Amino acid sequence: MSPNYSVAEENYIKSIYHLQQLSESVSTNALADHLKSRPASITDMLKKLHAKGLLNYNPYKGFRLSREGNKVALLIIRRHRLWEFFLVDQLQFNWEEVHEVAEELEHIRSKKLVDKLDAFLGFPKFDPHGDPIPDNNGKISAQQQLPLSNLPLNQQAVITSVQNQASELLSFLSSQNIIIGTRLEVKRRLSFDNSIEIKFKNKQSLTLSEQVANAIQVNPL
Amino acid sequence: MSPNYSVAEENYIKSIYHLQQLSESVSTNALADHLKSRPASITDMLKKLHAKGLLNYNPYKGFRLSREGNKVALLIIRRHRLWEFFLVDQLQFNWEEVHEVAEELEHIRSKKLVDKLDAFLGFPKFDPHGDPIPDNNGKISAQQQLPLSNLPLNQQAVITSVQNQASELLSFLSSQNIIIGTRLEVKRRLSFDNSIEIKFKNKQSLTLSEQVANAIQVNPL
DNA sequence: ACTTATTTTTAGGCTTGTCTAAAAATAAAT
DNA sequence: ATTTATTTTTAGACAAGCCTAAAAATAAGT
Repeated sequence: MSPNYSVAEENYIKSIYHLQQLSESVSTNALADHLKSRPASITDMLKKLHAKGLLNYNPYKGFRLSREGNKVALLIIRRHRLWEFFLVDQLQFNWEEVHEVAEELEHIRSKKLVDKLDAFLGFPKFDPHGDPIPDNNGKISAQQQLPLSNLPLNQQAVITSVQNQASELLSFLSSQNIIIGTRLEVKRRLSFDNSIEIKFKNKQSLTLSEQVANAIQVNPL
Repeated sequence: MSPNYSVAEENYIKSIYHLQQLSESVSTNALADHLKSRPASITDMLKKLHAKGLLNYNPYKGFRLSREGNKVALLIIRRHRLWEFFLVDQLQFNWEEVHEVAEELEHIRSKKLVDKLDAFLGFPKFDPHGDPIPDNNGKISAQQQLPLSNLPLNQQAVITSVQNQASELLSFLSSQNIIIGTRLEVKRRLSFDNSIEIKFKNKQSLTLSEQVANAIQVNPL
């Protein structure tokens, strides 16, 4: 049984995970910045996480998560992203608003809760920001996501997210039934302004500007 | 703006609320028992809650929540019961399992989250245990709930909960479509065994034993 | 009423997670 | 290569929330 970690520990683990995506090794100062705390506090916690085997840590030389640390991080991220999906998809939150609340919900560790939530939501693969949701083993699906503007012609795809958070765009898109889960394909690409013509499963079609097509992330089927 | 309280403070407030339903004034020992902690710890926290105006407290004489303390308690209980409803109604948890998880979810204070959850669930008035859910002002609806066994003949009512948690009973009931929200009325009461004959809106009818009718809580319409 | 038992509070200590200030290690600069 | 600047760690302190042990207040028993 993997032990339970405190909320503070989980936040450190998650931050380290994100920072180590950007560089080989994470520094004390970078983590202090990210967590809005002081370097001395970071060192304290690093020692604890290292003692618990979650961290590869050489004093003064930087650190990364161990294999176990990574596993823990991915389960936290799984919870975070599933809750974000829930908030947007079921509770009608806007994309900008969900992060803060998901930061709290992610610390509820009940595996049963998370797996049932996952099933309830239909096993979503991407959160509303388009970031992939790890499965219950912490694996991230290899499946790629790309902007609608790059989708090959006549390739069926499903909308996984919209990057741009401007509520004007959001309400426009939802008025056209362009929401997470919508299936469509690109029928034409107009070279003079890079606008695209899309077609829904129900045969309806619509033209979108390059900017809008860039903001919409899709998942080829 | 009412301040935010720590998880520990919220748990104290909630426990005091429940204990003061049972007796005029709450004692240090009773609360220590309820929270599975020691009397000395209780006294410490009582001083804090009293300083924050949440408690009417006379040292050595017992305590109760102040008006403000009561308001806070009811909002915590609202969150707890809404999440319980969500877990059972949406995520298919069994009634026995939900309490523990709801104990964690109840501490997420976002008002927006709670009110949206409430709307999403259809503004339920009772949680799966049959306890009333306070509204967003902390008011508990006066509406009465009673066991199906006591429902007057030909009185329309809606099922709000099932008290008995035996899973055999639960699966029997759900196989007969007797779930939270089901509408029915009692057509006949058989005096020799106190069994009752119920009728659904769709005219189907069914006979239930006294024990089963006792376990089903309903809300007259 | 006065002793005994119970309850509650105080006193002091421990852990977690934070902080500031100072010391030590590493990196940069002349 | 040696001084200077930066980064990281150590040392010591503090708040929240818990604990045990002892003291004080209240309640019960004769």
